[in-house]
Amino acid sequence: MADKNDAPQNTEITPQSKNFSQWYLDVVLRAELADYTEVKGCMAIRPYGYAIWELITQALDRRIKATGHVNAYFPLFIPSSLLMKEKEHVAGFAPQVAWVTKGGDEELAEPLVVRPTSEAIIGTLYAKWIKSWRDLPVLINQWANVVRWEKVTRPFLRTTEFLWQEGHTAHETAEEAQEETLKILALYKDCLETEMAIPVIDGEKSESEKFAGAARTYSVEALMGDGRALQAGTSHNLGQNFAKAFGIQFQGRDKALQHVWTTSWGMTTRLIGAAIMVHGDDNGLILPPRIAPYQVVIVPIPRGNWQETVLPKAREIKQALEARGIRVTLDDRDSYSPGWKFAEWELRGAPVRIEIGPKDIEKSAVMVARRDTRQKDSLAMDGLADAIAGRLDEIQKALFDRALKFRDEHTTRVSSYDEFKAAMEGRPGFVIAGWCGSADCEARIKADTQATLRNIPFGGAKVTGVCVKCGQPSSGEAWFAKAY
RNA sequence: CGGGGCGUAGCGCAGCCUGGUAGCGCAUCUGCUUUGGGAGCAGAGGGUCGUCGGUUCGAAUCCGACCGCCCCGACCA
Repeated sequence: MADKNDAPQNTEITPQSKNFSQWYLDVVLRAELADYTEVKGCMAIRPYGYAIWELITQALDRRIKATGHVNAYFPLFIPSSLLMKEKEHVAGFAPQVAWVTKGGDEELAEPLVVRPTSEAIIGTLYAKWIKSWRDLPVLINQWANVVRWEKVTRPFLRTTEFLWQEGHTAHETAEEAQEETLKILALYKDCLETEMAIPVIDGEKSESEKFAGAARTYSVEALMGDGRALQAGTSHNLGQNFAKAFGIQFQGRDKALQHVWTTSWGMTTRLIGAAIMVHGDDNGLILPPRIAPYQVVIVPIPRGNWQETVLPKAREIKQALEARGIRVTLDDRDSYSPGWKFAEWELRGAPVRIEIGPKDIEKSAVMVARRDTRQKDSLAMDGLADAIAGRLDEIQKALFDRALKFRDEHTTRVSSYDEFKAAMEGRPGFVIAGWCGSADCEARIKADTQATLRNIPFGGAKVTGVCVKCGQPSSGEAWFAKAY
């Protein structure tokens, strides 16, 4: 492989080091992932961005179904009285709901809210559907849009309307519900790491960060390229809170009438933002092959009568790669120069680019460039599909390894509050510290450093230490970071 | 919601101070020549200057209000 990288830098995109937020927006808009609309916080997801979402949803949906869940659909509107039934739930979501108060010209007798999440409406139906322990478990997932009225919005990361899946399950016992909650969290972790090449920390949320109405909330947390953390997925054990609020009862094996135990869990279009910020560089997007709409882009080099010589060969390669199950596009537009296409497809994050011109055809080879390293080398036409497939796997792995290395290099374990503050002021990232479990210490840390408690990882050290803030004994370690 | 910045062609900007024919680059369209890292020449199209109001003979320009977007902070997936 060529070891010099003299490809020029893209000049249309703000460098990450200059302004990471602007870099992110430049990439989203210029790579045509999304666009702003007339309504604040409501973005249009453009075909290229939506293709990424479709690949993510397919990977996730496959896993959700493989664990015995089925898909269904519930309404967009929820009577306001239903949302009110769970006290903590409504308190948590009230500031964020959009209201519908009129139908045509007529004032509605009871205002409707646009779902910010569907626990209320689904809980109401589960109360109708569940009578006996034989009806359990109920394992339903929904793919839907939801609306949360946000003050500050950013494409993909925080939008007023967003797309997600929300799983809602009901179980006979507390143990089963807990098992389900953790099973889904593991499923999320696998999906993020395997499909999106994003390493995540899985763990439990603190009391103050948990979902409104949940008994326990778990999350998977990822570290973005600017050193800030992003919650990539959450799984909630709702205990019997919603079952009691919505009257979801069943008659048990012991003949006694009792409340079910429920869970809910979700991942959103925010994942696209995560992929951008974990993998991208100053030349634009870098897509992990498994979620890349086009894993390979073929750029023919127009020379002489290239339409008769180069183009047929390029089409042949495209077919061979497709037959091998690779998503590939042939950029045969005559109105753009090869150099322009190179820059364009790097900006759009295509993992592999194949260049083919007269010189390659003479040698019965092609030039192959990979997006992550921007290195080019010549590969023989013979056995190309297998070689490309292998290279895509390499890239998928290299992206994960690079992200993991970055996270490790930006994670600091501290033993004193001064160290904590110093770590937060310096290079941002995760800070691991002992924590006593009090919301007060958590709040003070946030006030002092802007860092929030991301979660208490399962894999964390269980050693008995002391709280980094108050010095009281701590039973384990928590991960903190400035977060999106 | 607080602090700061910006709204002029699809995008990036100049013009505003000192009121008087709305400009530049990129992109787009046509034609020809090109094409191995964002091609060249020639021609063309495209803007109620964010919105509303005020001052004025006359407002992109001066004044006021509002709206939107971005950045930095408090709440959230």
